[in-house]
Amino acid sequence: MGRPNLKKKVIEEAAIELFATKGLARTVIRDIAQAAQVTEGALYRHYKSKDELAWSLFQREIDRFTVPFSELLLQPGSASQLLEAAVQFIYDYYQQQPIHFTFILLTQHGFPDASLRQQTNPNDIIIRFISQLLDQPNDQHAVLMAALVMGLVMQPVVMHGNGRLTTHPVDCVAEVTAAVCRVLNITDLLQSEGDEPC
Amino acid sequence: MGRPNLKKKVIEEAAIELFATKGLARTVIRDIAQAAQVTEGALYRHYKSKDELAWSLFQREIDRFTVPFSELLLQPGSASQLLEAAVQFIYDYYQQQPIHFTFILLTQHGFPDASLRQQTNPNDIIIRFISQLLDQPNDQHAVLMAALVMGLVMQPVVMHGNGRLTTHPVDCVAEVTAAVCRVLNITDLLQSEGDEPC
DNA sequence: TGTACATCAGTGAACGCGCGTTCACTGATGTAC
DNA sequence: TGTACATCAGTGAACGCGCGTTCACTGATGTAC
Repeated sequence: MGRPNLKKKVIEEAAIELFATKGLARTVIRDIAQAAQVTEGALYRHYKSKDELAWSLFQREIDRFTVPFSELLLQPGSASQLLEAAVQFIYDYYQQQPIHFTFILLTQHGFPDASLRQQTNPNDIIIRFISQLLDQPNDQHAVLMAALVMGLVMQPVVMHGNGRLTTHPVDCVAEVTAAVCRVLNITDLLQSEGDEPC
Repeated sequence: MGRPNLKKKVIEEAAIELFATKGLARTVIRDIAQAAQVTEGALYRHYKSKDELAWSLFQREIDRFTVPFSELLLQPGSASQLLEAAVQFIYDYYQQQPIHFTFILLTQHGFPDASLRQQTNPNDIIIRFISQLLDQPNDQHAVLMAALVMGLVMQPVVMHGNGRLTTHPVDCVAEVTAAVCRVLNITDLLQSEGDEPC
C-alpha cells in the first residue's frame, strides 16, 4: 500500500458502527480491524490509542451535528417556527445518519461530561436557547424547561431505536413540536395540520 | 468467618454504587472487592460470575422499583391525580435511593432489552398505562405519547444527575405533572398551585 | 523520461498487563450424639 | 453439657485468556535530479 490513506475512513466508519451498536467498552480493536478489513496495527497509524480513536470520533460527530444545529437556532422566526425547524432537523439527521446519530446518543455517557466545551455541548445549547426563548436568564426554571424539551424530543428516538416505536420520528415532527409548544406554553399559531390547540 | 453471610449485602451495595457511578464495564471485580473490604474470591461464593452479579442486581433493583410503581398505577383516581402520584413516586424514589435509581437508569442499556419480562419493564408499563389512559389500544400514537411522557419525566433526573439542574426533581413534581397533562391534553383540574392551564 | 531515494499506510506476529476466575485452605458457627 | 463433625463464607495466591499496544517489515506512491 502507498500514501493515500484509503483505509482511514473505513476504519472510522467501522468503529462508529460498532461503538453505536455494542458500546465503547464491548467493542474491541480486533472487531474494528476485522470489520474494516485491516490488521489491528493499521489502526495505530491514525490514532495512538483506542481511547483517542473513540474520543476523536465523538468530538467530530458532535461537531458535525451541533454546528449546523446551533446555526439553525439563530435564524429569525417565531418561537414555534424555530422549535419545529429544530425538531425537524434532529429527526432528519437521525433518519439520514442513524448510525452516526446513535453513536453520539449512546456513547455520550462514556466520556466525562465536562470534557466538551460548553459551546458544542448539545445540553448546554438547548439550555441557552430555552433560556432566551423564555426570556429568563438561565435560572433553574429555564434549565428544567430545557430538560423537559430535551426529554420530549429525544425519547422518541430512543424508543424508535429499541423497536418499541415503529413510526419513524421524522413522521412525528408535527406532534412532537406541538407537545413542546404546549409544555413551554407557546401559543404561536403553527402552520399545523391535524393537532389542535388549547 | 462462619455461616451468617454478613458480607453479601456489603458486596452488593458496593457493586451497585460502583456500577452506578462508573458503569458496568469500567467497574472491575477488584474495585468491588476493595470497596466491600473482602477478597475477590468472596464474590464467587455468592455469584458465579461478574455478569451474573450485575444481571441479578439489575433484576432485583428493577423489581423493587416497578412492583410498587405498577401497583400505584392501578389505584382509583382521575388521570391527573394518577399522573401526579406517579411522578411523585418516581422522584421520591430517586431522592431516597439515588444510587439505586441511578444504577437502574445507567445500566439499563448494558443488558439486552428483551431480557426483562414485559411485565416488569418500565418502558412497557408506561406504554400500557398511557394506552389505557388515552383509551387507545396500544397503537403507535399511544407509544409515541408514552415516549414523550417518559422523556419528560426522566430527563430532569438525568440533568440533576449531571449537575445542570440543581433544583431537585422532587421539588418539580407539580411543574412536571402539569407538563405531562398538557402534552396528553388532560384537562382535569389538579389541586395545583402556581401553574395555570390553557 | 528514467533512476534513486524518502515517505508512510498497512502487515503480521508477538508481547505483556489487567482482568475475571479458580482453588486449596481456614476457622467460626450449627448440629448430632 | 461436652465432644466430633459437617458446613460454608471468606482468604490469599495463582492462573490464563483477551485485550490494547508495539515493532520490524513491506511495497506502493510521490519527489528530486
